[in-house]
Amino acid sequence: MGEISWYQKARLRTIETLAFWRGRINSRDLTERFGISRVVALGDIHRYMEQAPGNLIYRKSDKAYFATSIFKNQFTSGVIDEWMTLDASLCEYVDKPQFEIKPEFARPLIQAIHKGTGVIVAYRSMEHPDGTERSLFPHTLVYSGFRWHIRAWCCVRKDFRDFNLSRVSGVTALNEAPPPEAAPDQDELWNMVVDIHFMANPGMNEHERSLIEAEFGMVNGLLKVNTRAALVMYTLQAYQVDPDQEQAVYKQRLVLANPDNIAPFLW
Amino acid sequence: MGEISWYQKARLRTIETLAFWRGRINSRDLTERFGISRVVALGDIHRYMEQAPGNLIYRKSDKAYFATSIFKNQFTSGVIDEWMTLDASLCEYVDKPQFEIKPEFARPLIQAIHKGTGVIVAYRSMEHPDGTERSLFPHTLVYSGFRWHIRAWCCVRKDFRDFNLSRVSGVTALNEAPPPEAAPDQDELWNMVVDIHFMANPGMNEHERSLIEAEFGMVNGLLKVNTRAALVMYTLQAYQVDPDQEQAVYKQRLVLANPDNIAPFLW
DNA sequence: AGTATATGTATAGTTACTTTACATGTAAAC
DNA sequence: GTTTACATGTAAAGTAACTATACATATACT
Repeated sequence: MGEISWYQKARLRTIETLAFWRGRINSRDLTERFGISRVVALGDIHRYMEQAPGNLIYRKSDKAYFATSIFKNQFTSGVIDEWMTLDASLCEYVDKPQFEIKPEFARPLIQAIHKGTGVIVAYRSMEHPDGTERSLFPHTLVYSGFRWHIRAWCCVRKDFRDFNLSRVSGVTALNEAPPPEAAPDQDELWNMVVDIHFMANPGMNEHERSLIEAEFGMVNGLLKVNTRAALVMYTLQAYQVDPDQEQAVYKQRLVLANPDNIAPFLW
Repeated sequence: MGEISWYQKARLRTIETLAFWRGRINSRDLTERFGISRVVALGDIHRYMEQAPGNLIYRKSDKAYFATSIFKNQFTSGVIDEWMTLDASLCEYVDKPQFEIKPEFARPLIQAIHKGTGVIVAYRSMEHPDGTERSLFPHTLVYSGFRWHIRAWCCVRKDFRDFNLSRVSGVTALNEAPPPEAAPDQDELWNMVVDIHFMANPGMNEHERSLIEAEFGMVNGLLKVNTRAALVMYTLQAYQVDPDQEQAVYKQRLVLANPDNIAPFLW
């Protein structure tokens, strides 16, 4: 007794998520999802009602449990993504680009990050489209929302840089410890946190601006986002903001409110 | 016996994912992650080796099991996302905009989609920043990679449209069945699938183009993406392609290869 | 040589789950 | 109105899964 096991908790979370977002929950929801028997599924629902009293009520006419108006999340955070992972049938995700990440390249990189050792990487860049070899000391994998990257010390350039994972065409493990200047805590742009301030594009009228401000949850007309200095460019991309502010108003609802603070971290 | 339960399968998937991407797996990985005892964790590893023979090998010197060179995925698809959900510590996600989706609005919408009934929505738009009331028959939730949307029949405009979930400021359930023209299968732009063809921006030189083609896994210089006609605009955004092709070459690596086929679905 | 940390294995005891059965209540179909 | 379908509610017997504990073994590090 006492402790609830991991998988029982997972089921309680599912109950809560379904009840919270869809409003109703059934023993059938659980038997189909988890392959458990009806007895256990019902027991889970009862256990949930015990642990989160007041959240659910049974309506005989609907043969299902319903979320009450005083529902309070107990096992989940109430973010809509939680629901989407459960019920993909009513939801459509727009396709994102799928860069082919080959495990034979990613695996030694991940291992090198784990062990803190170096790698030799065959890498194609815009300057060297045919590829060059570089020895790197990677410390983190980065997903920019678009591409996968590796943040690493580059032994040729003597600097920390981003490498595009889908442009890697070969990896060899070095099993060598990094020189002191390549230690992750020496990566200044990585460890520096920058405050990006967005505001509604002033090219819009007052009403339109207030709409955008409400939509992004701005306070006093500002949306503040913290991000690593090394990732500023990607954060702007994720917010669909062109730092050069060349875009037409209808294409870019947000603009930078503190461009001077951000400028040093653009390239 | 016979069937493996859901949570045991989840553990086997975890073993495979860790072994595949990180290269090594330990009983400790499992006890910490799932709160199971060491005996069971080891049993899981042994069961995995039984079910996926040849994938793992124990190295006494490292006190861990390692992926072999002939590793073949058996329980997972081998997509890097699977690994990221398991080991967030080595990985950094660039922040995405978090639109506040209030459950008190989303819940009745989701319920209406489930039941196939209508809703009255208070909605702010660029044309009406102060908000108007509209009755809708929603059929799907859409995540564009940026915003959450509702695809719905609009009773005022007599048409299927997209509504931005974060611009909804009130929802009332109608409990009414939709008129025949509002049935989801009548949503032509939704049910029509469009073939978007991307190619490397011809403003680049041959070497640069071949780099981009390799990166996106293009075949004969083309990347083909299927998407619902109603979502074409969002797909272009996800691929960071400006349909007007006004962007500088260094900002836009991809361009549309079949703009004439796509043009009817832009707005 | 001692310590820490893994695996390997076995056993007894507990918890969780399945299967089966029967009862009840509601809604929708006939 | 009766039947059918489908849900909950509950109980009991049996099985599977997991825990706790113990002791043995092997390797690496200090």
